[in-house]
Amino acid sequence: MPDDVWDLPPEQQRALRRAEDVRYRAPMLATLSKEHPPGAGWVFERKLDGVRVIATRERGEAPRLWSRNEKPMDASYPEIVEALDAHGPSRFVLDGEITAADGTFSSLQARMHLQDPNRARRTGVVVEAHLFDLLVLDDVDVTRLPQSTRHRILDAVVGIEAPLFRSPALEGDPSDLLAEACADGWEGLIAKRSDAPYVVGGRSRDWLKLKCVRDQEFVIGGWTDPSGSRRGLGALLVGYYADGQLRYAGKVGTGYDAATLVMLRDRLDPLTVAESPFVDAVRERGQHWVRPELVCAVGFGEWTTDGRLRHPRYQGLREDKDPADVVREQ
DNA sequence: TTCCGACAGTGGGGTCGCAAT
DNA sequence: ATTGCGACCCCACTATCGGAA
Repeated sequence: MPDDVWDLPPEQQRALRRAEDVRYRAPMLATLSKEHPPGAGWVFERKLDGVRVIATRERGEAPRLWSRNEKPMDASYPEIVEALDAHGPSRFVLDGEITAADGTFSSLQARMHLQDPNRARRTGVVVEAHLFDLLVLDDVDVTRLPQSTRHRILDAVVGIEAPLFRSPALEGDPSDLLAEACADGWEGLIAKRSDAPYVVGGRSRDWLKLKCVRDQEFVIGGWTDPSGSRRGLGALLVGYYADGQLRYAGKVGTGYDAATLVMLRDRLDPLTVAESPFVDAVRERGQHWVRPELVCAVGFGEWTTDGRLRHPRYQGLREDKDPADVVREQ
């Protein structure tokens, strides 16, 4: 380890605390933001599409990996444990994101639940750990240091080589960076205030999530029953036309206020039919079918490999749009 | 007084594991 | 053997309440 890691200005020296242990710590969370932050004093990183990881290591022990909700993940990612064992400091708490090497969440899903390390390796899904923060190093709790200093120390003390990576800081105008990110198919950006401390378990405005959004119109072909305290309907069953056939794109169950749920149900009831309008086999709990005459706008993150919408939310009816014109957009 | 942040509740896709059928 | 369901991972969003501003 470089000698000058702890060569800090006096006010930062005073921010250091003794780290009593290296137990799991709830990760700091980002706040979703519509507006872009000012460029000065902020750094930007790619928003990675994987699983959050808190990596810990007590002196003389093997590194451990923890999920966002304090579940052990060591068995699912033995390559990451080995890499941290070989290239990490003797005692640490690190924050990062585990992704599939191809960057897609669907690849990672093939092994993220596996409890047996050998089986996880045999999936053939190559995984990476992208480290982006440092909470504890040796006997020192560094969470109260400014982020820029934590990043500098992280770079100095962790040997970065595959499968370990550092998310590079991106420079430039936030709007331009985000436009570029979305054009490249990224999920979005995370903006971090350079002088912010690490707030354990906190959702802070010091970290902002800037997401790339997709939206398009879909044809409503049915709905599901509501549950619990909800009234009207649970979710809309939506689709689009391809070669003259209505293809199923999934369920849209959020984005409605209470009045909209009731309004939609009133609009849908007169359209009720017995048979599904979709060419695909659709079996959802509490399903009901309607003539495909209504069109709604849906925001979503991306298409899954199975042709379903990921993270869909309702954005309103589109009265002016002819259902026959609704196709899967590029 | 007004606004914001945290939380509970409802909903999504996908996968695994287990119990009921 | 198949099916249903809950528990995980990733989430979006609304409604509510209490404390900060």
